[in-house]
Amino acid sequence: MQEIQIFNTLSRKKETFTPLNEGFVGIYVCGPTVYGDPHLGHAKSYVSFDVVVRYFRYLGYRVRYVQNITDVGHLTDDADEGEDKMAKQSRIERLEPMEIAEKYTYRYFRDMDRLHVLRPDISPRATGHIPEQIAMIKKLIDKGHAYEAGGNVYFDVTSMPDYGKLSGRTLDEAEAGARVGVSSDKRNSADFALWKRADESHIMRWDSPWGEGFPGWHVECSAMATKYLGETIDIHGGGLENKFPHHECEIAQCEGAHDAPFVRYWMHNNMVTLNGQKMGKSLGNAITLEQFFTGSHELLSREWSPGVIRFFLLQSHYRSTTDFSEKALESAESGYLNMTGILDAIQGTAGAGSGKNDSSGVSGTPFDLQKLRNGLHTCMNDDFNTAKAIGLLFEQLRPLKSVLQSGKTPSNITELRDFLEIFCGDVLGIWHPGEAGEAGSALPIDGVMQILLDLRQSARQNKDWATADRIRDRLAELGITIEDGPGGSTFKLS
RNA sequence: GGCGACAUGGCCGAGUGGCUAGGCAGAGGUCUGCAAAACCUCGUACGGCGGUUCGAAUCCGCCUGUCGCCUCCA
Repeated sequence: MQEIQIFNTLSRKKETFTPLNEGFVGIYVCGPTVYGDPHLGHAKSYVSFDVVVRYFRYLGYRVRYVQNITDVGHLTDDADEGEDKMAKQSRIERLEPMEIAEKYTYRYFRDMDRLHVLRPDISPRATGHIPEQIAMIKKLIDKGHAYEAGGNVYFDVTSMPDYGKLSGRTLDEAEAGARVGVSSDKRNSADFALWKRADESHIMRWDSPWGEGFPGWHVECSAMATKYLGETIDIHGGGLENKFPHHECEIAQCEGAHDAPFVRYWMHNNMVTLNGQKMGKSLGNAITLEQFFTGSHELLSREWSPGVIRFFLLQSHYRSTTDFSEKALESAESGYLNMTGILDAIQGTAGAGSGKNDSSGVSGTPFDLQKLRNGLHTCMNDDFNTAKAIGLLFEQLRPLKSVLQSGKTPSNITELRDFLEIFCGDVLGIWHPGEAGEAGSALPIDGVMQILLDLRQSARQNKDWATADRIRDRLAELGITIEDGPGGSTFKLS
């Protein structure tokens, strides 16, 4: 088994990963609040953890990947003020709150599917786990970590001596830095809500020992992570901006309730920025994935495919910020097409059958697959360095292009193809051979094109350039590009 | 103000003290009826000032700048 180094945000250093249970990895990642379309920032987070999960599976671990869907209306502003986000959106769209949740859950999965993000094993909904959350709150009250005040329940942060260990904050600082005055119900300004009393206007409400209300934001993750992964889990992931207060509060709740360490390895992905500013829903500068895929945003000059977006994100490390610009996307696209071009060429050569090209001369020189494989493992084992891995793929695979073009075939091309199918397909998720052809499979386009290419070839042999160029130009008008190469002509759909 | 990151060649972006990251763009070349595409070759960069060291982009200190969190947020 490979030794994986993970940067643990709790200890702020890389640590060797050892699972709680041999051969098994339990991972929890904070999922979206479903009141709007997912944007590029969501993609960075979920693509990053997608690769983490895929790599663990590749190494032979059994992984249980849990990612919540937050469908409870949390407040838009301060913990005690502002409007319920779900209710607000439902008013805007004139839909039931649960219609909003269903709609955006559906759209979230649709966009993640397009990005080839594998679905979590469990996607628990917060509203489906109200009893679990109430049970946890009760336990915290019983153990003296929480108190009820006027239908609200708050976590008493002074009951946890190490509160703040993840974010590096102390209670003194939290109190001194508190911007909002102490809420009348709270004993301490740093205390956070576990349960909120619902006033008359609040639509999403549940019965509880403390009256009708709704759960606090942080407790859903604690309750659901515990239910599906146990009191101590291997990995907890999420966006950096959730380190405080969300993850800090999760730790307090779980460790307060269970007296056991909550998370062994905390992983936080960095932000996507736009002109140096964080891309975020509340900042109003987020470009949704749908907008990328359709090109319908004022900052976008055209559409960008999911494959390009994924490749673009994986070209930087998950702990680095990814600065978005169309120029950066454009170079990612060129690189992506270049990479898939190499992979397709390998696939094409290997798929053509080992015997076919033998007469033209198999070089016989095998590709150094071991070197590539080991190199990629080294990259990935070092805190999932996908950027370095992609660099290595370019470096090692590029010389193969000229070899293949010269008609030679490394003796182990089939093994190489098989490995790349697994590594670039199953692990990185950036190559899906065969997928592109599905759309036009109803028509025998390849056969029709071959007829045209043959006709054009005869024209060229007769030096009838007018006819040859006419075929090429007319096809170009239809979005079909003809490219003449030494081994004949090929076509591409644009 | 507190806590925490980051500053790399035209752009994006890795980087474990000494050995070319990589990609994009650009330049030259090969091929080609033309075009396009392919392929080959080419860039010695690490915010500033000190320090440690035989040697620092990489370690330490200071400075400058940018960003994140401290309120919902991937």
